[in-house]
Amino acid sequence: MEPLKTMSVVTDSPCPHRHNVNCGDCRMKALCLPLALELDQVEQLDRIIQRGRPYQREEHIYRAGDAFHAVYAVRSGAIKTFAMTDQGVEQVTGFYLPGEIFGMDGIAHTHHISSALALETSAVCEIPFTRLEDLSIALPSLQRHFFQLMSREIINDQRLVALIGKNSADERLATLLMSISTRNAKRNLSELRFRLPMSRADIGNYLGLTVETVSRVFSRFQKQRLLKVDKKEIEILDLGGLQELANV
Amino acid sequence: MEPLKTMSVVTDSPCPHRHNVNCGDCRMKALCLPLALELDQVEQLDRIIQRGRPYQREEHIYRAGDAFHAVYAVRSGAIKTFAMTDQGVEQVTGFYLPGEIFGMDGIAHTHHISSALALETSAVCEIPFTRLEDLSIALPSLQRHFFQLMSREIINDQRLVALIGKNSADERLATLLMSISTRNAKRNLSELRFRLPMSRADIGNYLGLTVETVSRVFSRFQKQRLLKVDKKEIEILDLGGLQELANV
DNA sequence: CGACGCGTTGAATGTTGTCAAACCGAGTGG
DNA sequence: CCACTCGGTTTGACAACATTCAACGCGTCG
Repeated sequence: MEPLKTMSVVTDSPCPHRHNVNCGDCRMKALCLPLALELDQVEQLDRIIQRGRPYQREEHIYRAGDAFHAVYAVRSGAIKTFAMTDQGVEQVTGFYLPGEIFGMDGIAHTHHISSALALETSAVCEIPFTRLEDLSIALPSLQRHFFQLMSREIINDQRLVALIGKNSADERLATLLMSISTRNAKRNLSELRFRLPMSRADIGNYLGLTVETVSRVFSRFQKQRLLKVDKKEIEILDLGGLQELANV
Repeated sequence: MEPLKTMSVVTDSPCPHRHNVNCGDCRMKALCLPLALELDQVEQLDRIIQRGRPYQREEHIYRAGDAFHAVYAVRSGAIKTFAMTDQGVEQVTGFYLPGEIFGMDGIAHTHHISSALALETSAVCEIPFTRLEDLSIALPSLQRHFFQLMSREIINDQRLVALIGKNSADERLATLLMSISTRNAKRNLSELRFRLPMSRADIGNYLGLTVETVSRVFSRFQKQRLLKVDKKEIEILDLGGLQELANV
């Protein structure tokens, strides 16, 4: 009876984007901010978090120039963040999957210097930053965890610099695919079959390549039987081969 | 008499690398961690900071694999941070000048994943991280300031990604030179004449270019009368021209 | 149906990397 | 004092990978 009840709770979950989920129930709690917290502390965190209706594809979470007042956690869907260089060229700075935090680059200023938009229908938790700061003083483990999250963001960016600065187009794309694959695995999704939420242009922009090159590399990977590609649907046929190309 | 005394205090400063300087007297206090703090708070910060003898050229401040226990502030000299990719290739992740904080990528883990070494004789303030965390709880403005510092590091890395991913060798080097120039200006040093503390190889590594390309671009800039280059001594002849090439 | 966005493919071009050689200054030792 | 080496830098010739420009295919939506 008990297991049945649990089952039903899991299976009749009506929609992955529903907004009446608190941190304690969220399927991403093991990856996200609550990770470092005790049960009662999660409740305190939960009280400051704001959850609105889901964002539709192409909808902005924030835009460069908006006043900064929160960081965000992805609950479902996928988010891309990007900045404009002074010459008006877009630079994609990241892709964020459920359980991941974005918007930390806004902390340094009073206004956002980059933008964030939903690549598909996405639910997002808004974490008002001044309240997070206050709570971090009450909960040292939250402070520590947030320092670590920001540090991890720095490490990720540095790895991206190395990837773009030192690796070929093949290696760059293989690394991105491996990244998405392993991040999917952590979310109990298939690491071998998934749908890319972003366009070829976004991928190229992120990796410092042109759309044409991205397209060619996908074709090459297919010829080499590393992948099966159908538009945005990806099937990894040779995980080892891809891993060998990627910078782990 | 009063001005004379002040003069003498400034001029007989025996050595820029001396280690018996507290934050309140440090010439970098307006750029560094104390920036956000009141006078008595600076004293509290000062008490947790450790200052050893200066590091010599090529000496490591920490190595990848060392236990992480502190972040660092440059007091004098210049520091380069770098990581090894799994293939054993060095990746330079940053150059740090007086008043700047480095080592924040270590916060995410118990051990450093990158290394830091002195490019020239350098004095460094060591800030034990657990004590900084404790103090951040007592001094909310310190917590805020440190969050902002980390955010700024993220922004810098993202800008580097954009630079390497989207710009030519000329633009990359021009941007680095402009960065050093403006950072020098903030330290009341000449923005038009300075000595690069790092080798051509370091520059190339950092910018995702080969040594040969870096060298060629320096030559090209000289032919175009943008720079006068004598080994590591740089004189900017056409600041506007350089700025135009750089991504501001 | 035609227009449009997105992705793919081809051919030509070019910037940067690779390989090789030479230079230069500093330091060393005969 | 000079010859020597050594690391860092510069320069040249060539090749390669990615970009650019162009065309085309495909699906969607008006």
